[in-house]
Amino acid sequence: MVLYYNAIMTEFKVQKSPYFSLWQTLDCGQIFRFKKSDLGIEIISKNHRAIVIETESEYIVSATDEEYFRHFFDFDTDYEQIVAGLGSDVFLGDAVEFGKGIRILIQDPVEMIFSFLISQNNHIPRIKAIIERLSEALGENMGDYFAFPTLDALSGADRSLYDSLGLGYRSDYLYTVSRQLKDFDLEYLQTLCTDELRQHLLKLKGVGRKVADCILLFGFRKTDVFPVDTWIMKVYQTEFKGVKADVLSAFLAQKYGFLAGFAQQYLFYWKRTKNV
DNA sequence: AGCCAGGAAGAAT
DNA sequence: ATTCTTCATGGC
Repeated sequence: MVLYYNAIMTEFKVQKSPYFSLWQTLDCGQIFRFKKSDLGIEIISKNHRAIVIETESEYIVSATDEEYFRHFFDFDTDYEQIVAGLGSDVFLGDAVEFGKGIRILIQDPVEMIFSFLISQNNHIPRIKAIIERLSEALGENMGDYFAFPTLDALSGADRSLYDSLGLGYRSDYLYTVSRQLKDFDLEYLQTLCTDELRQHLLKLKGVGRKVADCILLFGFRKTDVFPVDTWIMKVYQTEFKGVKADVLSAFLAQKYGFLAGFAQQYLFYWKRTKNV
């Protein structure tokens, strides 16, 4: 018999502010492993889990790894300054004000690569379900939850495992990338600039401009990218009629510089929430 | 029944 | 180098 123990959780509190809304942060498309439960809001990242309880004035965070989640929530970045920097933009205006509680989380590169491979041409609820199945199949059993699989576990699984997850044609992408990544030096990749790193990511099967930019932004903290997906295309379809997604992405990244990733999140959240 | 989804690969031009 | 077609799955 195998005995599991529940990981020890330490607790810390975070004051609410106009520049940190947990729900906006979770619901703007950058993370898939979160859910409401009777315990609170459960968030799983890599092999860690946090349970957040919201009160009137603060968030109470119970985490398996306090340092990990303090970093994860990006408390060192001044979002008031980011909001101020983008709020004067005529086009973004309302979206920034609407979503100014959004933060861009610090997440794991490998988890982002596989998560956004799964995301392509897929529905968000299905993406979340598939990631859970992948974690249950290959991730470490942490007692109350399953860690996201390590690269070793991912590259050790055979094709039939991936075929059993309901990935459709993406099964080959995940299987192939799990092998390709064994030749990637993540430490080295961390040192590259955005354009150089994107060139490496584009070698991965199933990774095109949009998925690469999501990996760059959410996994490598490259905020000078502007992922253009179907929602962003809808936003700009009148202003840039006929312009292709990759061209629009390059233009918007150039326009907003290191605020591009934030601008994209405000717009995505605004469009997907209000759908105007 | 047909359309669509946080797109990208491979073929055709 | 650019456009067109196809891709597996499941919810609606």
